[in-house]
Amino acid sequence: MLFLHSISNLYFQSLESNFKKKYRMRKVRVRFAPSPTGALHIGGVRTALYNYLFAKKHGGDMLLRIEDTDSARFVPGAEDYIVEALQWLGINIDEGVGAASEGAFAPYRQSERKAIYRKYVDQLLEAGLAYVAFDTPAQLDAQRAEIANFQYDASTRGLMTNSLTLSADEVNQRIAAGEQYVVRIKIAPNEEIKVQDLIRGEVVFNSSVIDDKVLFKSSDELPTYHMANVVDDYLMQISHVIRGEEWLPSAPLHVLLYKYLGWSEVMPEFAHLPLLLKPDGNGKLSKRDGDRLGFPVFPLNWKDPKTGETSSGYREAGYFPEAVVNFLSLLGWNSGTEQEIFSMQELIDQFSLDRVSKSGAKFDYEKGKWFNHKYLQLKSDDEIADMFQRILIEKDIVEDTQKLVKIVSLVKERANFVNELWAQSSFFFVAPTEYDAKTIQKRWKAETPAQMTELITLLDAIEDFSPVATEEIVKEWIAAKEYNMGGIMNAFRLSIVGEPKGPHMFDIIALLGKEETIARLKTAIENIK
RNA sequence: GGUCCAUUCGUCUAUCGGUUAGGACGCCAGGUUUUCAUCCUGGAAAGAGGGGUUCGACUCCCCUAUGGACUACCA
Repeated sequence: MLFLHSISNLYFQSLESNFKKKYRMRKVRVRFAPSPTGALHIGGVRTALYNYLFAKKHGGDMLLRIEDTDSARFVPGAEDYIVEALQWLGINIDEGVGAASEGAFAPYRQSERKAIYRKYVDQLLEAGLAYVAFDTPAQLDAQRAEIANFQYDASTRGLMTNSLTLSADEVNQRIAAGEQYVVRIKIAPNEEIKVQDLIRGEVVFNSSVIDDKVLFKSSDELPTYHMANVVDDYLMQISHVIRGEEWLPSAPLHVLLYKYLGWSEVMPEFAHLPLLLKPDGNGKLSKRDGDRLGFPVFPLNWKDPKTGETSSGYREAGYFPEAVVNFLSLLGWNSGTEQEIFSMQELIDQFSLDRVSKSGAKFDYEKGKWFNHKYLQLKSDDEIADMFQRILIEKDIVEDTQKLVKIVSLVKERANFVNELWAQSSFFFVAPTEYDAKTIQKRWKAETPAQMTELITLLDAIEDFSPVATEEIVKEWIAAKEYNMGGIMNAFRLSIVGEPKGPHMFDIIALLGKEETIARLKTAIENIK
């Protein structure tokens, strides 16, 4: 506790110059605000992770808010998917959708906050900082076609159909008649807008390059993202907005909105995260890249309710959530040490926005596999045996738990995933039905059957079938007969396993037992050649 | 096209003016092993280009190049 306290003090001190005294003690409150338009992309997962790490590092709150202001793009099931994915990854929500108790600022779905926004839209309208526009999509398209680089702004709004060009009466009439309209922000041209970014420093924009963005649409009585986002962040007392770099171009609009709404003093701090890029070439990582290169880009499997299309997820691909978190945490952030393996708590302790890199990170799937391998080795044999058990049940294989734990201990280091364990250990459960042709050619000589027959007699006489005992006896026999060690052992392995792979031979036969070992040797002698 | 952001090994990155430019993944070689894998050891591998500033630039500034994001009544 004391430790945490001193950390957060340190953090606040570093920003002291940017804060007024009262402002300095503001509690850290961050939000992850996805739109429920489908499965949560892995880049979004990383954004959620960084928000979470930052919040927990500073003893703050992590909120989940659903930005469903686009009724047309709503996809059923997406919200549940997001909640389930975060839960699986261990990204705990303190407040909002999916939290144990929703929280003081409910509701947390923007569609349910409809009534709230209108007030602020009106405030802007009354202050002359926004206006009503009636231009239809077709008219806008026509303008875009006619005027190169058309932008709805100070230079063009006088040409359009809006409350700036129409009389107040006519505007009221049109609205009363049920004509659809939007409310646009009225941006004053040629002003400098400075965005302070915690990762990139100060970024300056000229207001002339920002268009009069739609803030509100009468069609569904809902604000657009920009408006809803700013209003909600304000009302929910968000202290830091940590989001993807794709939002950087609209950050000045948000800064302006805080200003127009009179909230500059409590505007959150911004941090725009670098993008997750596709592994080959450039560009944002997309679902298509996953399909094309054969790796998941979603945390969980997802079936699109509209298209019926399914996408694979990390969970179902056999990843441990800890491995995914660890892997993702290092795509755009590093601790400054040479540590690679981090528990969630270690990430929380060490995370810092000023160690987030500025440039995009290409998604390296191979490294992801390595992380899972590491975590697999870190798990206890009992735990893995339990997971492996489920795979065996599907194959109708029943195995003694003690024996299974032993098998796991022998093969787990050779696997990246629990689901690879079967390929590494199937011979423990099922006798080989065929034998690797290359190995036969190389290791199964004319004299081999006779030697294997001798081996059967030898093993049959052994009382103690432990690895130590069998190894000693078999090696003595090989030495006494002056057989070639490699020749015997490889033929032995071929007979028992069917392939030139697997752990120590004597460990294998100890688990198989004398009877099964001898049976397999007999089968091999009969069938090979 | 416009605006903004970015640029160190193939990839993720360290370096916050002075280092033999470090680590990890992957790759290659060697070792361990009765096999395969693991593991261990070693190796190849980087400051986009050009100007400045400075005693000294990967590091600071400018230009160029390249890449990316954004540019909807989507988020």
